[in-house]
Amino acid sequence: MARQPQYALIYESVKQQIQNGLFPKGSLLPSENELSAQFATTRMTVRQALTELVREGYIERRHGKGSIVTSERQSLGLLSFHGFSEVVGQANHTVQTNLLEPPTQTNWPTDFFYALTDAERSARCLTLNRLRYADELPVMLEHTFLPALGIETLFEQELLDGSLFKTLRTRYGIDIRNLEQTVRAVGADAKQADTFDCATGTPLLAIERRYVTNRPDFYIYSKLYCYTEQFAISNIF
Amino acid sequence: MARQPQYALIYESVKQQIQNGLFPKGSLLPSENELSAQFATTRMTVRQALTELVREGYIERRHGKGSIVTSERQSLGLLSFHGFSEVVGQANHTVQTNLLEPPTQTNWPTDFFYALTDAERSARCLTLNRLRYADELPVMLEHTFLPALGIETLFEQELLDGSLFKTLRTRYGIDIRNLEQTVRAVGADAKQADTFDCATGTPLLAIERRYVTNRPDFYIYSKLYCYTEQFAISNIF
DNA sequence: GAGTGGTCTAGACCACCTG
DNA sequence: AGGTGGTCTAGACCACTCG
Repeated sequence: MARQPQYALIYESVKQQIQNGLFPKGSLLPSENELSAQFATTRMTVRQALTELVREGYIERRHGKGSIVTSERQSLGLLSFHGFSEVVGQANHTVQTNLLEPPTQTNWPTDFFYALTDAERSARCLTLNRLRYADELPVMLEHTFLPALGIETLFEQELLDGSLFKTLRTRYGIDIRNLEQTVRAVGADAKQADTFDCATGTPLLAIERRYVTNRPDFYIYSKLYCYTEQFAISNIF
Repeated sequence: MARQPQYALIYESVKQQIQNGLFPKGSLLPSENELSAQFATTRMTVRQALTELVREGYIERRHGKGSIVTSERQSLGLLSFHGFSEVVGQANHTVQTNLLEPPTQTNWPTDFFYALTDAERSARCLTLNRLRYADELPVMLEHTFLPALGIETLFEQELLDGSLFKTLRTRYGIDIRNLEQTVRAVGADAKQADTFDCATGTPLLAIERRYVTNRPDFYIYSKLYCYTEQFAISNIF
């Protein structure tokens, strides 16, 4: 289900090669013409993939020169992050995600952060509460909400590779197309302070997201709290 | 200087029409074929402009249907924002920017947040300290740093429309291509608390940015502090 | 001068949505 | 069935960089 377009394959392929160190930071990618030949396609298609890599901060393009690898960022969910120690260097961090509780089907919170459509409101709400770690330190609390519309069986099997988005794409053909988000700074409440092992009132990054998918009127909602004392969030996407 | 490519003109034109209410929220944009005809160009060029509008959160595209206007966002520098009251509605806010002090030429701060190249470090540093208001409330403190490389006369005249980026484009042909940023939550220090009229330690959004320009090795740096009690930041770009 | 990315053209076929 | 956006082709000319 959900055949991937060619530019997405090129994007994934080049991204992998960057992350695996085949194209280290500072090096040049093959030229657009070379990539077109390699993937047996045209420059426009290759450019679609490269444009996405620029947007995500992996490469920088130089007119007349080439595409320069600028970072081998790591991803934390759909966020990338880095430690403060490595403003220059590129340490490798371990990333881990734990489920705080089994995924459940509940009703929508009454004071939900986004205005829902009637269809969404009348459906049940699948929720996923996860805690993400960087270098064994808890850094991100993620509450995800999905309307139980056409994905009722989502939690009957394990998530593929622990990834919600990969599961949605593979099993239901749902692709993430875009996201809208709102960002604020808030003080940690007692429970969050306990989770991150910090004082109550410690500043946290609070992000509310709505993911737009290829399925009309099907959105995914997420509320994130990030503890940014040790790790900052990069290029929010 | 710095002729604008056609897709940028289309982007600006459509954006203006959205912001002026010609295409209200929820309405459909003219189809890609119509826009191609209007601007006497091809669909690919129109799509380049529309893709940017999607990325900035103005429109959403629906396969087989059209491009739907999703918001008429307002901009706060290069950020957009909205108040909490209007999760649904689209109030219009007044936006204003004040210079905190005359622009100056100084040395780079010793503990600068980004690793500078030798060329940058050896140049003087142009700084701009601004405070932005939404509905008369101070919401964003912005410290901008530019290497005095080829733009030594930048501050000898007033900024065009008070906009740094517009001035750079018009007078020096410098265009912003991309940006890298790091986001954290911090507690307000005494001076910031005074600026925003809040308690010391109030959570603030702290953003460090590096703008990539069309001029090789010429970057612009910015450090932002956002008071998000009343206004949140949307779709950070 | 050769190669690169930036922009643009004029088509094509497809999947999707609506009447 | 006709229109829409999604993807892709096979070129083109330009401005830029580098040797």
